[in-house]
Amino acid sequence: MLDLKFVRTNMDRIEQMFKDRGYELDLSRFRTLDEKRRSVLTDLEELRHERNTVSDKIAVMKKQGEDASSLISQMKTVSASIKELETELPEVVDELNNLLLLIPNIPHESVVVGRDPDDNPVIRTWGEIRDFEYPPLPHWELGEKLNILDFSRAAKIAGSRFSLQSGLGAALERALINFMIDVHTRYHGYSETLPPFLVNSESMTGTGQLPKFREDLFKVEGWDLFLIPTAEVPVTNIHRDEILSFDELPIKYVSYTPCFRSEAGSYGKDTRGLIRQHQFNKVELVKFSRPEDSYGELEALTADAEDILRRLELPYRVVSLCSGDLGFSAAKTYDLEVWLPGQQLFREISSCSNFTDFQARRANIRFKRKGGSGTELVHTLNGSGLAVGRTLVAILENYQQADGSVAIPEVLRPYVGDLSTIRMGG
RNA sequence: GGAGAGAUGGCCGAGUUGGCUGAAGGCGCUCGCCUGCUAAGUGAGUGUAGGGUCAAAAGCUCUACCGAGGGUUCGAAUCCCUCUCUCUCCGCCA
Repeated sequence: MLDLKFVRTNMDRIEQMFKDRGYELDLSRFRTLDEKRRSVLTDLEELRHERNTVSDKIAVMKKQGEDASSLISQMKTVSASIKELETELPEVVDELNNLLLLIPNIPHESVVVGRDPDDNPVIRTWGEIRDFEYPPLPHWELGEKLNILDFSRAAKIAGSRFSLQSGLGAALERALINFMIDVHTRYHGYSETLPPFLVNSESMTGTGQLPKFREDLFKVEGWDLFLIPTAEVPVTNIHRDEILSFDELPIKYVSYTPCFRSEAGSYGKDTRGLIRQHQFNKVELVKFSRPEDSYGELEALTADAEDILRRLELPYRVVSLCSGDLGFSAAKTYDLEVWLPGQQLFREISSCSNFTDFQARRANIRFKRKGGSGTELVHTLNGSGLAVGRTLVAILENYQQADGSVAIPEVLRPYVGDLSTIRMGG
């Protein structure tokens, strides 16, 4: 959510931003509501002021035994008017707020204006793309041959877009989770946290999933609870409605959670394999930063995510999302895309974003400067470090060998009993 | 699921025969004084948000906020209703 005053005084900039993002929203109602709000508020406050002063007078008169009945009857009409305005004001405020919640974040000046992913500039590329002396297999074929992925049984149990991993397929997933958390806690200074996997609608609103993206979420029937689509939601909401101290910033969390997404509107996309699932595992990095440091923290956070790929020796590139591809709440996003030889393409494996004060305003996460008066909004950031399922995909496809086996990356071996290879029949 | 207790400022904790209580007192914190250092002492200050005034900031001023929402009343932290959360005991359970 943007600041009301900012929107009021920067309508042109907002309109331009809509164009850059390819976003449609009619702001004509905004002005009307904004003015209405202030006029109602002013009237209301004047009436309340009158009520307060006269009520005090009544109290004094009664104490002195004087007759206050004329004042009291006079105040009855004032009270009635107050009540009227008190029902009107929230209606105006709610509508204004709902409008405000539909305005996306302002992209950072470094974000390239563009339409779609094709316009995303590549920032850097790392690692050697391996030459195969045979056509490399996609991970779903490797996984089924090795008996570690079973998509047909997953469909029986839950339906499409679910997976069943067994043996080393399950163990490697677990190894990756532990490996990632270990690297981020030991070498990058993050604190581990294990949050609820279901959250209420207030939390979903705080990070921006609601009200606009309800159809992407799984909701628990009969409860005000949603399955989290990312750890970003519960972890960012850890500090909802809190005032943090200047000294403790930045706060850095790493959190493993499963993620649940309805993938509405993605019918026919990535139907095979582990790429697009209703449920997947992710290790997430979340930061609460001082405003002046947040873009530096974004670079650091991206580097922290990249470090996992480097340690796993998986080739990847970093792209900066253009205005048209940028998420609703983000001011700037780097995507990490890992090379998948089985499909001959770079595939998103992490998305690292600076939300500036956009989420913090919604979620009411503030801090206090040392000598300063008043509070300021923190900046929030997050990024996958990494999507675990997709990392497994990348390992299977990049580490596959001519005989159908898959080598296990050096750094993961301690996590799987020092095994070096996944072979047929275990 | 049954029975009971509670929710006040950064924290603890008064205030419930409705009326200068935005809220006593204590702790903490900030600035100053004092003190070889520390501790102690001492003076002042210390919530958030939204209006108005102002070019803006400061300042001044108004309004709201004592878990949330509603009601009674000229007037509610105080009375009534609903909800949420926390705690204790019993039951159940990984």
